[in-house]
Amino acid sequence: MTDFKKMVETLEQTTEKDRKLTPKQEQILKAAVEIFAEKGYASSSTSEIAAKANVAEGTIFRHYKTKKELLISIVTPFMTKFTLPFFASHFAKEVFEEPPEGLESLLRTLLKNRFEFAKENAPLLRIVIQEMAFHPELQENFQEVFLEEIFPKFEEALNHLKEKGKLVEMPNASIIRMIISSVVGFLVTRFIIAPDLNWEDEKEIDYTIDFIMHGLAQK
Amino acid sequence: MTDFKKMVETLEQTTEKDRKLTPKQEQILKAAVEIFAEKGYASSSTSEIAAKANVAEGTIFRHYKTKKELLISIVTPFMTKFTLPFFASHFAKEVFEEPPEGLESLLRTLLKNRFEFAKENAPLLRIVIQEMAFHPELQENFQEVFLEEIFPKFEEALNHLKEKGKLVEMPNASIIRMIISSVVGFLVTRFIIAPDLNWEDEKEIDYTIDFIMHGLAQK
DNA sequence: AATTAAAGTGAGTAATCACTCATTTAGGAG
DNA sequence: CTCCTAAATGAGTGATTACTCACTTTAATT
Repeated sequence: MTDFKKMVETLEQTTEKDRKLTPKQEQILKAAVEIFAEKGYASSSTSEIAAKANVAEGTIFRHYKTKKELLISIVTPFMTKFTLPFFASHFAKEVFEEPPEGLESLLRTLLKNRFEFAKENAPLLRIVIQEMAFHPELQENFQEVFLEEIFPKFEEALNHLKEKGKLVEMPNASIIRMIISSVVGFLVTRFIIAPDLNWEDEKEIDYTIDFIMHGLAQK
Repeated sequence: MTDFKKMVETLEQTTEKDRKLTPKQEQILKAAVEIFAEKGYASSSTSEIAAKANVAEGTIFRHYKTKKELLISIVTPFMTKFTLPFFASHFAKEVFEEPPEGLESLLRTLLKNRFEFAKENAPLLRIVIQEMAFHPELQENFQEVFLEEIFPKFEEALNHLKEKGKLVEMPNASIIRMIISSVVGFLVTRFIIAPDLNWEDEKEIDYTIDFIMHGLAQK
């Protein structure tokens, strides 16, 4: 039971310069997200999207020149929003101001944060993961966001923690890989592989953070 | 630079009861693996596969009734082979016979093992990960293998380690999720997301194992 | 009410798709 | 060589595809 209305609103807000979307355009986005998530981009037909959106097929191509442009205008705002916490200037504040257990509070904030976001946008998460491999445009967008924002911010925090002797001796890239593997592994298992299990989310989040913290603690 | 010849041999060995493949059939499998991995199943055409295999399109359908049957006959032997270590009766031997650091040696064996296998079969790994989401047949096969073999074997080993007081108090399912997230996160990063980086494989394997071990150690 | 531009329509199109089948080729047994 | 069967072929087929375009509807402004 996903709240597609919320997701579409999310997309709207991010369309550059708050350009208004017509009602039909909203219907198209909603339908496209559902169908792309379920069958994958390549196996989704514009005719099916139009039918589900209660719209003529031509209407889709009024607003999006190609099917791929429709995909991109769905995925890239989501990717940007998903990485938004890293853009926030106060991102690594906890680490610097609260040295004793800075990494833990950082991780907790981040994970709870992104967990809620993934929960509200599970189909979009699915689309990103499924389609990333096939669309160079998406890969470029991801690389940009990751290499220029996420990685440097992460590294800054890690270096600070290392100076304090709080962290294992391990290359930053490896540490970041461990953290992201654990977090993404959780989100993917939770929302894509086994969303129907009876998850105790609070506990699983705690376990995940404990695992990461002990895995990275100075010995 | 992937050794497709080796991969095709792997597939051959696993086709039930070592039924012989004709040379053309080998060419078809090789071409299909390459193209499926690159463009994804849905965007791959049988005509393109036939062309790359230097074979008439009809020849494909002599051997495989449908395009999907071709996919399945490529993927399922790989999945079976990938999980083979868990079938081996001596799998968890280290844990029981060598209690002090049983988990570590188990992990090391397993990871090095699967690392080499993934290295030799990177395109197949790619296909599995990419297509799993869209094909219920593959999901069923995976569930079967995972729930009936991997998970129980894992659990048996974990319970034993818990009795010895070597492990955190955490549900087995969560522990297994952490381990698999870390291992798969590594393999996917190494062979799919960033295969062209200058990887120091031995070191990364050690880091990964250290991370898991400390993350799961009794506090 | 008249005007106008944007939004919406749906029949039409060329390309491509997975798959079929009548026919030909290849290769081993006698 | 003669059979014979399995392997291989490739032109053909109907269905589906993303996308176009001449046209109609809508809605805001004068």
